[in-house]
Amino acid sequence: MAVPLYQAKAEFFRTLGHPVRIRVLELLQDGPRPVRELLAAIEVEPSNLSQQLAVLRRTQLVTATREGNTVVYALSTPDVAELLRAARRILTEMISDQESLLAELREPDRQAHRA
Amino acid sequence: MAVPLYQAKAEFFRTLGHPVRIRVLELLQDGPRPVRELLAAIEVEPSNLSQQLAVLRRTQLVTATREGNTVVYALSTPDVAELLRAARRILTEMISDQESLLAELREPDRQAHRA
DNA sequence: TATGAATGTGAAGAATTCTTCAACTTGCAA
DNA sequence: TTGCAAGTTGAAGAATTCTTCACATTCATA
Repeated sequence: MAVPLYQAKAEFFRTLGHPVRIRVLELLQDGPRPVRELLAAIEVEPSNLSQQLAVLRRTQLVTATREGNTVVYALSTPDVAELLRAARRILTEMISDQESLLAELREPDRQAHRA
Repeated sequence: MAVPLYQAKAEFFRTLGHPVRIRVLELLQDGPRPVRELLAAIEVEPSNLSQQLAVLRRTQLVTATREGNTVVYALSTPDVAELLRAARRILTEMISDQESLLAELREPDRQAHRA
């Protein structure tokens, strides 16, 4: 409640800041998935995955529904998928920027193309 | 180089996952700022701010330029600002969703409005 | 109802990240 | 030069987060 917005934001990003959690969210972008499938795709111990899923549940990024013997996870809102797409786009750009910078440093003045 | 993309992403988000760093990035959204101003706005010890700025520099999110006696920081690409805007939008939505859910739980069945 | 498969949980040590302190640079100006 | 203001840095203890282990739940079915 009294949590300042910038702190809420920081917490939100920290939640995204774990490889397993990122992969889970990305898998869920294509629709709900049972734990079993996540487990098959992610290569991590079951209890570890459970811990990470618990984090995602606590922060409301995903929802879990029991269906008989299995538990199905889903993104709690499509906004999450949107943010991930934005992040991917930006990361890709940043990385390719770095790469072309590197390339330029390696072979300097080869058909220079600056702004 | 051999770092899997999902790990790069996780690192990226972790970098954003700190209140001081978030505030710095938000202040820089409106243009370059000398450390002095950041310090005035953020309320944190100089050495702590420096540490966080160092993190942002290492991950290439910002650039620093010395101008005589002061050091001026800037976002290294407008993409960062874009991501922050996306995040703000999403967070705001998620929070308001939670709030209306809460409201509904508090006064149930008062003019129900579901999909 | 006894079993087993699918998941989840609390706890503890390992690993990371934060904060703070003291000391160090850089540039300017007395 | 000397001194001071503006920032930065390395190091270390504090705090947080991860991973893993042992054990618990929940369902379905034999």
